Amino acid sequence: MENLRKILGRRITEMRKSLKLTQADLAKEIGVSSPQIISQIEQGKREVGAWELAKFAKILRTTTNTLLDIAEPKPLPEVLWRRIPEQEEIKKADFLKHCQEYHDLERLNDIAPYENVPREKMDFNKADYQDITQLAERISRDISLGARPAAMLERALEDRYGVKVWYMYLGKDGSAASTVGTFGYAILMNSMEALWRRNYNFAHEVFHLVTWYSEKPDVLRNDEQLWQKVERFAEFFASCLLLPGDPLTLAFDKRIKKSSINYTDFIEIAREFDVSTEALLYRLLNLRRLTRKDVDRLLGDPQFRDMDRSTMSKSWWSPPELPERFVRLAFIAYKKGRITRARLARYLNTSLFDLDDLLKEYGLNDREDCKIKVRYT
DNA sequence: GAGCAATTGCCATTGAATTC
DNA sequence: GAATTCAATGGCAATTGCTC
Repeated sequence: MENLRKILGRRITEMRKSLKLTQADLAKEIGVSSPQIISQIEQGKREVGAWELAKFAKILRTTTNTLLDIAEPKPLPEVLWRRIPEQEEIKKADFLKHCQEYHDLERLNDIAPYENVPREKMDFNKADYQDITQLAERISRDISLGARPAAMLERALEDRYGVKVWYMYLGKDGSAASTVGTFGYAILMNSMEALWRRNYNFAHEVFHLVTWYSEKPDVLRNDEQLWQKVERFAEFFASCLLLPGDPLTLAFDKRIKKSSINYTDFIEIAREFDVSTEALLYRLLNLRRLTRKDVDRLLGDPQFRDMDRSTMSKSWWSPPELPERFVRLAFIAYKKGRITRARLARYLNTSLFDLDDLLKEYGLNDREDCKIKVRYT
C-alpha cells in the first residue's frame, strides 16, 4: 500500500506542476488548511480520503482511475494555439479532458468509427497561395459544402468526421486551438466571438486539422517565421473555403447595376455568407472584383462602418455552455442505461437537483422511453 | 451488550530549515 | 524570495480493555 501512496503522490505532483499550481494553490482548491498537507500527500506520507481523491481528480483535470493507475500515463496530445491564452495549462487540460469525455460518450453509444478527416501533407516552406486555393476547393468538394459553406461546415465536421467542437472563454483578443489525439480531431473556439468571426476562425482551425501531419506542432511553435507563414495560409484557406469563387462572384455580379453597387449589397452578401465585411472585401480583392483602392475606401468610410455595425447586433450569437451533440450523447447513454443519472449530471457539470432544468434547456426530457416492433429484413 | 476510561494512530497546525 | 520539507505539538476519532 505504501507503493500506491507514493505513486499517487508522484502523480499529483506531476499533474499539479503541469498546471503550474503550487502546493499552496492546490491546498486552497482542495480545501485543506495548509500546503504542508499537500506536501505530505505528495511524499506518500499521508493517506488520501475518498472525497479528497475525487477533489484532486476534478482540480487536476483528470480521473480517479488515472491518479491510481500503476501504469505510467501517456503523454498529453499537443494543442496548437492561435494565441496562447492566460492560464494556458489549465485551459489545455480542460479542453483535453472534455475531448476525452466526448470520446467516451461516443464509445458508450456504440458510435461506429467516423470517416477520416481529409488529410494534406504539405511542405509549408515550398507551398504558395495557389496550393492553398486548390486545397480549399478540394476540401469543399470532399465535405460537400455547397455554395454557402459557413452554414454547413461545423455541422458536417461534427456529424461526418466526429470532430469535437468545444467553446470556452479564451480572452478578449481572440484565440482558438486545434488538437488531434486518441479521441480524434478537436477544435476549441472562443465563446466571445461574433458569428461571422466565429465561422472564419473555425475554417482557420480546419486548415490546421487538415494539415496536422505536415509539421509537428512544437516545430511550428519554435519557428516564428514559419508559424506566421502557416497562419497566413490558414487565413487565406478560411477565406477561400467560406467564400468560394464562383458562387461569390455570381452573388456579387448580379447586384451590380450600371457599373456600381450599393453599400447595403456588400453587407447583405457578407451576411449571406456569414462572414465579416472585411473578409468579404479582401476576398473580392483577391478575386479581382475590387481594387485595393476600393477596399481601402470602403473600410475607411465611417458611413459604411456604421451601416455594417448596425446590422451586426441582430446576428450576434452566443454558443451554449456545452456542445449540443455532447449533451445529446450523454443523454442517450443515460437512457440506454450505460451511465447513471449521477454520472450524467457529472458529464453535464451540474447537480442532480438542477439536471432536469439543464436538460430542458437543450430540449431533452427525462421521460420513460418506449419501444415499437419493426420489421427487419 | 452498554458505558467508560486509557491507548493509539492519523491529521492539522505552527515555526523553522532547506531547496530551488 | 518563494516554494517545499521537516519536526514538534495538540486535537480528534477509532480501538481496546475493563467493569457492571
